[in-house]
Amino acid sequence: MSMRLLILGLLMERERHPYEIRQTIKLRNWNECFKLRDGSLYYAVDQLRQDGLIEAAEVVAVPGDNRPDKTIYRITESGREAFLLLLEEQFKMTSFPQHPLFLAMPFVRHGHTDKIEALVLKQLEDCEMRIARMKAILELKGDLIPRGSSLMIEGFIRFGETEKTWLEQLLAEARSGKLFESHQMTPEQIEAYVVGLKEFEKSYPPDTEKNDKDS
Amino acid sequence: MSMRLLILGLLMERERHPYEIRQTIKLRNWNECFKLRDGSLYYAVDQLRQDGLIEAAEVVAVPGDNRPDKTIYRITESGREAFLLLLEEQFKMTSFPQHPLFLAMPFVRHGHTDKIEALVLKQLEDCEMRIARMKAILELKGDLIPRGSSLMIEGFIRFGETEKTWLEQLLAEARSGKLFESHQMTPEQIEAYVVGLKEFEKSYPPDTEKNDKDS
DNA sequence: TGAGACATACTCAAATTTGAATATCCATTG
DNA sequence: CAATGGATATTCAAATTTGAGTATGTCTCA
Repeated sequence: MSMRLLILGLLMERERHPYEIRQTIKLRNWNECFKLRDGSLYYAVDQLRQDGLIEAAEVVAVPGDNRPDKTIYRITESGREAFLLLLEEQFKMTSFPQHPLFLAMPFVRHGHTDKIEALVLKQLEDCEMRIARMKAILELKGDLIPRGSSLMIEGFIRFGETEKTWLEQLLAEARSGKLFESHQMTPEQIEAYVVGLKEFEKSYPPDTEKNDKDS
Repeated sequence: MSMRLLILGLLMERERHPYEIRQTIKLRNWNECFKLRDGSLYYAVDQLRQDGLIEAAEVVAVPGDNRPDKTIYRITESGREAFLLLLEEQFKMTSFPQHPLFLAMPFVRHGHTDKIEALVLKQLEDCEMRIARMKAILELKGDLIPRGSSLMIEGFIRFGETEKTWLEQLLAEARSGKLFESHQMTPEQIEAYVVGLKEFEKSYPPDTEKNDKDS
């Protein structure tokens, strides 16, 4: 999965040991743009080594230090090839918009109105924080990092701002109560709807199914 | 995880058997807004049953049909409580913008320019398709479905449009070559950057870590 | 000076997801 | 009429992720 690309990508720059990869990810604030756990990192490193895509370049043991030895890895020639493939795979992934609240929306009408309203407000505040933080990061290092990286941050900010306006609308409708109106379709409506759907599927065929390898 | 919320949410409406849940998800086009696999569905149903949040209401065997019996499930009282909790959990999830290309951006400079350009173009086309499709869906049933559901689709479209403009910029910079410019920081820049980061962390503290339970 | 927090550097079992496979029935089409 | 493809309805092993735990060193603040 994507952890592999990340590791290989960092090893394209230079040799590193796993914990250093972890640190680099944090230092560059990537952990705020895609989620990554330690466990997956070490697991993926192990897989990559088994697959011969990376190899131990050196094992460093600090004398008088009982902590585990650090194994420094370098990318191999087949690793470089795999990297290019993974990069393309990543570009091929279907990327429809995802937001955890999407999943909640169809059921929100079953929830407690006050609670939901408060939670949406919280989301909105968090969202504003994230935007401010990323704008500061962009300001700080936008010109120093590769263009791809700054484009990533710009994308993050743009999506964040879209999220913000959406959450504002959500909040407004939670407050007005519109969000919680319950709502029953008449059998005729259901009928019309099903017929309409059939027509619709013809003119807007769904995505070609087997799209997203990898996550 | 979120599959649980989805199942409980649908069983809040009425009893269903697993495959019917799957069908409903497709019929309502939810599968285009969040990714879900059959395997996870059956697994989650099993967990929910073990946890006593749902129970078998009826087992239907079609006579003269050797296909597996359908077990129809209903939500239990503790299931309803769990549903409300899960709904709130979902609202508490931190939801930073995610896009598969974010992960690729920092490494895009190592890729083949022509290949990347073609893939970005493909992404853009897919994105436009998705938007058109969702607009058609909204048109078709926007007024017939609960407000939460149509807000979800509206959100999907808005995010899609943001994605579109971002991809357009990406494409332009891939074509101009700006995206691939390589780029070395001077040691002084690195120094300044690290110092700047420290300052920055003080004024914009990162998210409170233990944020997203559940996925 | 000692207690607690934070950083280093992982490890591992358990939970979950994935992808493919299974098996049957029904409809179409050459 | 046989083959092909799709819908029904699930199962399962293997891959992966998660979350918590481990163990040591270092800094800091009272």
